[in-house]
Amino acid sequence: MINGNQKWRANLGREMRRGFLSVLLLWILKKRGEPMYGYEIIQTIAKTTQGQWVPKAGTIYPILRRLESKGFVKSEWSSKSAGPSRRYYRITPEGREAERRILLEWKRHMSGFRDFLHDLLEVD
Amino acid sequence: MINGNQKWRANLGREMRRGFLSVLLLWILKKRGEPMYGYEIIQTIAKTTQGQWVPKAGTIYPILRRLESKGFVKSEWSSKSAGPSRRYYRITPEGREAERRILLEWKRHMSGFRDFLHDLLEVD
DNA sequence: GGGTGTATGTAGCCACACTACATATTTATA
DNA sequence: TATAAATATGTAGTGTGGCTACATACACCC
Repeated sequence: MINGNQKWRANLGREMRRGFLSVLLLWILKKRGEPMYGYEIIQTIAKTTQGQWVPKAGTIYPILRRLESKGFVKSEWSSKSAGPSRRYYRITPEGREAERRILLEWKRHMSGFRDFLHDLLEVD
Repeated sequence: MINGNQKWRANLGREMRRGFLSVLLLWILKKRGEPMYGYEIIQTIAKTTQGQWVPKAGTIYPILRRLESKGFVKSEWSSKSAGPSRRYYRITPEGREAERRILLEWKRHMSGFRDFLHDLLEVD
């Protein structure tokens, strides 16, 4: 039972990141303003959360592919720099529009649960 | 393609609510302080969001069952009131603890993305 | 040659929000 | 007294996406 709870907790944490992560990637690309490659995004999240959250490669790359298949990002190979070649992703106008709409929808749905959202924001 | 985007957008909205909804139910039960039944929870969410979000029965009841199977809520039938009998759910100490830990984990993972979270909070 | 860091990728699993439908009871209305 | 509407709960099946586990390849250092 204790084991079960821990398993569920871990899963719930995962579930809470679902959807959020895709939108967060769009948001990160939008904010950065210039193309980023997958590994760079992983490092960015790791650094931003001070190592609290280090997404796995197997999590990030599929998301980027999905975003691209929807036309929300576009990628380009680049081997200018040293090391393995990188695939740079940049957000498209459709991606910006999608991100905006998704956040709006989420806000609409969550409007009224300000206390709950505050619990999610407040520093411990 | 346009159709595809709209479909995806709808799904992403759904995905963003994933996990959140389960935790939100725990939060609602915690805040209310007394047992609530499924239909009441649906109405509460509808009212709180001013009709912007009216969860379907098929969404809420399975969640409550899952929460109960994990020991986070406990239910009791009651036919005291008029109308069809109701199943009242109340949060357990394990449920409170789980909710607390999940929110903490989420905050840890999201720490550093304050700007993003602010975008999620700000009034339009 | 072996180890580490950089960089990308895929097959398969699992959980959960949602659709679509079914059922039963009570109350209001014609 | 039918019958429609509101109340109340439920379940089978679908789609999706985060994640695990693994594989590949290049550059550099020892």
